Amino acid sequence: MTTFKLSNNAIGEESVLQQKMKRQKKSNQEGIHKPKRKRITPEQFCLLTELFQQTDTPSHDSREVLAKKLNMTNREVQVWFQNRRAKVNRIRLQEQEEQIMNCTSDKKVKFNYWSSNHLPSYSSSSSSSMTSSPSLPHELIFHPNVTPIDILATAAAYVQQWDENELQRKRKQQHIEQEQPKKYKSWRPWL
Amino acid sequence: MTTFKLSNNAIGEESVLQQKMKRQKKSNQEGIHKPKRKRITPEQFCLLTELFQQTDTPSHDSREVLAKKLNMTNREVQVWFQNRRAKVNRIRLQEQEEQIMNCTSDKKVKFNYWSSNHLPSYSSSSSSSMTSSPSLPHELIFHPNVTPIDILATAAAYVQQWDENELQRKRKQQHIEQEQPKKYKSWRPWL
DNA sequence: TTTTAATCTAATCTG
DNA sequence: CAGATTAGATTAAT
Repeated sequence: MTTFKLSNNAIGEESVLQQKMKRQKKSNQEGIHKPKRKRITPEQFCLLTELFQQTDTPSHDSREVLAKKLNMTNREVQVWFQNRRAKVNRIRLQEQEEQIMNCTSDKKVKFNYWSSNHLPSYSSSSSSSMTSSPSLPHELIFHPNVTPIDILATAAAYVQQWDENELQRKRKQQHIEQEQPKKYKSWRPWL
Repeated sequence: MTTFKLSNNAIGEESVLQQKMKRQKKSNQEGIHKPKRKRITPEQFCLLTELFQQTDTPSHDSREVLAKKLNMTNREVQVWFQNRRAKVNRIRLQEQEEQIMNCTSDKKVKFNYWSSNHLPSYSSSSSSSMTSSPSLPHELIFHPNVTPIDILATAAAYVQQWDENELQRKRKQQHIEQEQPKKYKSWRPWL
């Protein structure tokens, strides 16, 4: 906060210290496990989201099954669903407000996470698109029924194709320059 | 921060006010565009990461090409690469520290974002796995050369399969119960 | 549901 | 550009 320099001085150092304590606890201290705030993995997110599509309030048993599958506690799954419902409601309310705001004129196209030009406009949930064509769609007509499966499949197809193109390009280059060092190559590229 | 209640009182309110101001500016005020802190989209992340695999310090021209493709400014791409390099170095140093810490005994298996049981153990970058088999691999042998393409493709395949299974299960159920309300169905499922 | 606070990261600053 | 820092946004947990 730029407005309160005092707090920056007083608290900034404190928080830095705390961070360092956290790091050290994480790495070396005895088994006082306090790994506060676990973050869910993409896999967990994937399945949780899928279930959320079907029901925003899964039964205790449903949660139990998923929890076991994802190596989470039932409670964690429950909390995740609570937070997700809250988020959905929050965003929905916000959008309603915005719609009221610019209902008269000002029909701006809303920004959309997937609105750029690398996703297809198909809307059915499963199959297709991975096995069909090696050519990439480049125009997206946004459709609210596009599911995470579509998103993931398309992203995978795109990146895969992109990767192959790059590979071919690089093969051609390798005839010219024989070696390149390439730092970080293959070192946790997904981070 | 729990340790400095004073700062919480003094600054917390301030920041809350600021947040509200931001919200309002976003929606209704005149074109004083201050949408600070754009977040990159998954697409952008995908391509940026791909390029990062090849080189962590792309040339100005490389950045320019990618920036145009991703609808970003050259500067934004540059900053992204700077921050990514910093992150990579940060994590690398941290891991080195941890290795030093528990080098003697204590050979704990390190937690790994993708270590759960839904990813295959193949390591080549492109092709395969999407087109080959409808059966899902359930054991992951972590390999540092597994690329984002692998991750994405596998995730897509998994979720897709999972979705189809659920669909079949639901079809069977529908013979029993004819209708279910299902709130949130198809409403921004990817959020 | 609302709030708290931990985490992540876009952006800025310094050398 | 690297490294440190700031501050905006998200979200696990209460």
